[in-house]
Amino acid sequence: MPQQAAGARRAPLNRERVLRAAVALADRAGIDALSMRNLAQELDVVPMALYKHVANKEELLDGMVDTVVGEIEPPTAGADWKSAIRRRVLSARRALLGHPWASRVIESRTSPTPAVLDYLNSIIGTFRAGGFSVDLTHQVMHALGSRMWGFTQELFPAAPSVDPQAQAATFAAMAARYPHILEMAMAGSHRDESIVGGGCDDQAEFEFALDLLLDGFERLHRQGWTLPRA
Amino acid sequence: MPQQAAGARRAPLNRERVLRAAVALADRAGIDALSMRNLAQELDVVPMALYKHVANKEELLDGMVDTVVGEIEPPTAGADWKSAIRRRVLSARRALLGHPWASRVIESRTSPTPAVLDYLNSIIGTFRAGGFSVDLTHQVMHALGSRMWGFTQELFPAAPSVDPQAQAATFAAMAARYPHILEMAMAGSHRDESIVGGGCDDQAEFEFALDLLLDGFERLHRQGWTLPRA
DNA sequence: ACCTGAACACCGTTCAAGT
DNA sequence: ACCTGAACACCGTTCAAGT
Repeated sequence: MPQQAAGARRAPLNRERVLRAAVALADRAGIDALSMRNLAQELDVVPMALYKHVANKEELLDGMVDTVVGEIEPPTAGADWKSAIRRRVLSARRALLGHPWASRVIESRTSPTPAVLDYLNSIIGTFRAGGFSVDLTHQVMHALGSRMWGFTQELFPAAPSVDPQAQAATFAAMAARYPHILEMAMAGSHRDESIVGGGCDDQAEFEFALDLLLDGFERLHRQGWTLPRA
Repeated sequence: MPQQAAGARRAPLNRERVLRAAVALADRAGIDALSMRNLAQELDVVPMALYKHVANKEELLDGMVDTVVGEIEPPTAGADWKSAIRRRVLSARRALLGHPWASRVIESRTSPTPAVLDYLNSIIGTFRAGGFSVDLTHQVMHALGSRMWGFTQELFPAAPSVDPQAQAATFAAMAARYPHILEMAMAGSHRDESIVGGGCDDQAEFEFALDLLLDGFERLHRQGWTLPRA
């Protein structure tokens, strides 16, 4: 019912209001619930009204990404490259943690948006300012990969939500067939949230991998790494 | 037109034929073109016929993942952990390279399939057999992340396909606003395929990051790494 | 046992029209 | 300038029926 009550004027739509509503809807109901039609309903408007402010759904998603990426803290001046990158990446992580859909959507975009390019440009600039060669910067940017956005792929997909009764049977079956997975899952978490993957200390794990990479970068940089057979 | 020509009996459908056709269709036309309806048409059958062999689209995608993951070489016996993992990951990479949709679909699955669990289990087992503690194995599995499947996230989304004329203008605008990106893109490839991202030597870059990680793992393992404040 | 046809409840998006 | 209504060409999936 996009019809408003007679006389109740609603605020006029604009791009920002559309994007904010889209982010809020995706945050609350998940990215799958974000259809142009649902979003329109949320804004008390007919679906086609959105197309005046956003060319199509792709552009809507791009705008949502820019909204989230815009929340990443600007670079800190006067820090060495390593702590500058570390801070920045952890800030990206905080920005994205509030929007569970964001990592997936960032990866699915087919052309980079301005905010994304700004972020990439400034990360690259930080390595260059730290004395990294262009070639090494290129390599480490790829090595960083999506971790640059502060997230790691889920190792195990979300744990299957089975009822507690079936869980025991699943558990036994898994133990027989996937003993290593079980062992790791058992040791990893003493919060017994799920058989696989649940209960990990994500933040610590993220930082483990991030620091492993940063330390590796530092080592190569100090050793004067160059492109093999350049 | 699912109707077959009179008298021309077609091979009866079965799960494997459905999965093979789905993989072929996604390979050829892209994952977006893989709808139950298109797939049915490909198999010269009415859409609902598929549902006898596959519970729903999710299960179809799971089956496709298993098909690709099943192409990964089995573990090599008698190698040290490092070269065993390296071989395996590069084999995964070869398996996935033939199916451009596979990395995205693997990441999007919400519950792990048997072939995926087998692969995870055997990778974990390789670290354990190499003497890694359960905790360190856990950390390094997360650090490996999606690189375990032989792929890295695209750093830059696919280059926007603009006509050559507009390319020059884009180029100049990018140089002004994103100088670091430009510098890196120029140096990275002397094949001038696109402004950002194109022309990278993906295989070399993948191995750079993989070896950086493996070397880091080895160092921590040798140093007797343990969970901080366990 | 396997396949079909029609229908349901959705999508994104175009076009021509309203105010 | 901004919003609407109806329509188009798609989705995945259910149900009841055919052979």
